[in-house]
Amino acid sequence: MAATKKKTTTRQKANPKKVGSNRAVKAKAAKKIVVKKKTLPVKRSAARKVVKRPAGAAATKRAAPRAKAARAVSPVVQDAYNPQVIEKSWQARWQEDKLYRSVIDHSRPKHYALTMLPYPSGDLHIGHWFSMIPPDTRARFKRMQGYNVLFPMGFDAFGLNAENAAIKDGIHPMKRTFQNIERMRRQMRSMGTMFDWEREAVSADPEYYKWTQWFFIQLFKYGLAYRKMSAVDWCPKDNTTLAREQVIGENRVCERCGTPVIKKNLEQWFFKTTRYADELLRFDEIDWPERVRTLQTNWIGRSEGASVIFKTEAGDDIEIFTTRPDTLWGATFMVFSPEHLLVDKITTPEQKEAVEAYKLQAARQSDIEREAVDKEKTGVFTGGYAINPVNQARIPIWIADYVLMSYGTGAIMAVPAHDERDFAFAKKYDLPIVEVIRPEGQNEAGELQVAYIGDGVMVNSGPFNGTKVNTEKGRKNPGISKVIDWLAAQGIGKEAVNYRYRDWLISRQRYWGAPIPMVYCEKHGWNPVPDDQLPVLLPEDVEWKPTGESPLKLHPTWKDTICPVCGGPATRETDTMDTFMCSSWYHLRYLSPHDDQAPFDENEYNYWMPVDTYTGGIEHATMHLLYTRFFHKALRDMGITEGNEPMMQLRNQGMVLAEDHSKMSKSRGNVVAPDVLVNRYGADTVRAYIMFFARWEMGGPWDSQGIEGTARWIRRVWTLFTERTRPGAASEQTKKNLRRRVHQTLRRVTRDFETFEFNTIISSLMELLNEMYKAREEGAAGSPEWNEAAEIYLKMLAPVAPHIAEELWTNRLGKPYSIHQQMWSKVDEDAAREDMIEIPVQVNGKVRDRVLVSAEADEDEIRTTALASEIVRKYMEGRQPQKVIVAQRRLVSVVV
RNA sequence: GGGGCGGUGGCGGAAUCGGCAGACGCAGUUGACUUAAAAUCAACCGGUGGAAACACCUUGAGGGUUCAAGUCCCUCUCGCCCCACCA
Repeated sequence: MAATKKKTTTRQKANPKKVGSNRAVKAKAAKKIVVKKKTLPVKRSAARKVVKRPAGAAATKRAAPRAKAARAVSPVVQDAYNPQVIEKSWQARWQEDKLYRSVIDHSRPKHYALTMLPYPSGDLHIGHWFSMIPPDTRARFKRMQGYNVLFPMGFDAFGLNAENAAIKDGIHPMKRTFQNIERMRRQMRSMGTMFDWEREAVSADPEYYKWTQWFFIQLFKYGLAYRKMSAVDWCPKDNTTLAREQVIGENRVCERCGTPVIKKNLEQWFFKTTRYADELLRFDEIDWPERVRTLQTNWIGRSEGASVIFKTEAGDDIEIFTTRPDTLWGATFMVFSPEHLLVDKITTPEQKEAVEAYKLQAARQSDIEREAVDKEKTGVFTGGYAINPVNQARIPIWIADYVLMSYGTGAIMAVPAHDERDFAFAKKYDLPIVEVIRPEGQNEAGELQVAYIGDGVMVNSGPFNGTKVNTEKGRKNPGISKVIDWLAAQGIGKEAVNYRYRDWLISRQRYWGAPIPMVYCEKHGWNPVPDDQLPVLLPEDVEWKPTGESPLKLHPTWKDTICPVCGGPATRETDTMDTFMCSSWYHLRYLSPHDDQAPFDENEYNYWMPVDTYTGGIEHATMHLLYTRFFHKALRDMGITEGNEPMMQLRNQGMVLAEDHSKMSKSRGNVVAPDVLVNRYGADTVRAYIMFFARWEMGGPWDSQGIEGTARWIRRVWTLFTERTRPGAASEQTKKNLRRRVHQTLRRVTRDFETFEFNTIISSLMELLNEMYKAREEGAAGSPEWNEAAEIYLKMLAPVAPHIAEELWTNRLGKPYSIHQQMWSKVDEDAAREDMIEIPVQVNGKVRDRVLVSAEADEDEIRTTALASEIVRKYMEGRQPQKVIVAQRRLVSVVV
């Protein structure tokens, strides 16, 4: 009884081909594990015996233990569940066998499952697991359904964090980033995902960013990349732009010298995303969450109206956009944004001092401060006047910070009678208010107390007096429509659509990004770096000085180059690209990450694209998810990609919160470290708990105690499949019930995988396990029904807990390796059908009894049975039923 | 100010087509096993009343539709998220 018995948990590698690599050697070492047997309780000991590997499993065989490995593992009860051993060994085996390699296979339907790639911050946290594991289980499920699945992973490796850290401690961002990536890769491998690492792409790798640069050049050649002036934060003492992070405190001072930061117009590179604004508003081809569609729609912020040209007294055009051209006759003044280009020209000498002071003050405020709703409006008169083109009225021009340079044209016509903001401004500065829309039926208006926004009839509006207008925008409003036609006929305005959406600012005055591959020559202006000179490599010999300047600018020689047109001296662009540029096309790089002839291989594209399922956080709704759609559409128009959308289905996971419902963050010290959990429980348990503890699409607070339940379940799975029980003589009913539960569960689990409802997959599997324990108690073990149940159970478990499922399938049940190459079982609907159903019976809306009827019973039969119930009759108190409703064989409702 | 999501036991959550509310788990209580603990196993576990049978109440609040509402409609309320002087 107490005899020590040795065994290995897995096989020895039969094929020595790959033994040369470090990984293979390490994996082999991990495989040689001896498990000792200790005294066992009498009852169970008889049952425990290792199931021998069938002769047919050629790739594996039992191996003699080695002394070293025997010492490495403390003696444990034989066959106790030991995830640390089986997980490492199966991971090594799968890797050696290239089990998760995805190659084009036209005989199978493809499924491209993509999950947002992480930034290599250092350590994998529980949020990464939450975003990666459920999609991994689903990708595995799809694969078992017969799809050829591509499920790649990579790193969004450029970015500010590594550079800021470098300024602090001098460690080169490249070194830090690639070290972090190596660590995260190791951590990711412990998760047991089916990532195809041969397709890994790292955006900071020159073989990757060569193509990011190439795409920039294509966009430039196609006219979608351009330079323009843009207001950025600027430190006047250090003469440098500052990143948002470098501007600190409410006073907005430079983090280094404490000087107040101002806005300054600088030339920057932009992408013309706005050209696609209308198309980006269409979602009819894609299955994306309503929430994301709404966020994108609001972000793009389309509004219809008119563009009208006012004139300064000196004759300069002032273009404005308005959604209310019907109120043009009520424009009594104009307001410019303080940054408007005409401000200096129109300002009179008497007003110059006040205007300059106001501009300085406005420049120091953040957008957020400037846009605060309840802030009282301020402004300054410029001394200049404009001519209203509809009635030639001479109206004063003010500047005020409530007019934003970044929206519309940076200048508005102010109609105080019909706009709340203009009204407040006019009241404060005693400017005239002229009513031009009057509620219908009202003859004489007194002094307006508030701006009037509703329906009405145009008054004081020259040729349009008496025209009815409502509150509809654009052409849908007949009044506005007429005015627009008239403006166009007069040549002073036209119909116009304006967007909140702005062109994408690409330039970053930073080192750790893909250099913008452009060259400036005095004679020939801006030209792209020729293709054969790509990539424009980041120089490694740079210094980390806390100057706020990009090391690329400070590098003595890097920026010196020759003009691609004339061969004369020229200068490189020293700005790098926004990292969202890198992530706009990473799904394409996965197709052929090492291709040095093209950004992606055409055959791979034709087979795998578009992405079938995209998963990630909703925080990217108006950034990455919009950029990547723009990018795809632009490439489509250039003939590089096909189809209108890159990602057909999108699903967003929620956020994992700390146990006290607060956000997890390093500074709070409440981050859950998955490595510790994996060491303690094994990856399979952590995977299952990740799926179980909250609704995936909602997220929720972490509960460190809750994982015990999932751990218990996994151990019970292990016990059920490793304990040998005498075949019993279960009744036909027991066996039939077992089959029914198995197929009902299979139906449910299949559906839940399809619909991303991962938590109920686990609860269904827990329930079925409980049923199987009961059935075994009743003697079902060893029957064909039992064997079918075991097989289907492990297959359903396989996507969730791939290691234990493989161990039990291959090594314990002796079924053909690998469970991950098995086909998903089909639901036997006949088996899943109930033969007797219990139907609750309500009397006057309250459930009073439950009656048992045959599943084939028709309505009459159910009704008769229900009314025959003693209890039901008692509650009817002798009255005749007014109405008896038999609802879908699910319930009987008696009304008396 | 606008838009969105949500509120179900002590906790996470289930109820997928308007049809038995509280599946599955955590925590808790009791018992078995143990020198003991852990692990495991068995039972209980929304509230009120009751010895019990059982009755009544219960899905943020109020109202409505319906034989029947967590689910549909209206009003309100609380929490979270996004946008926000958008001309």
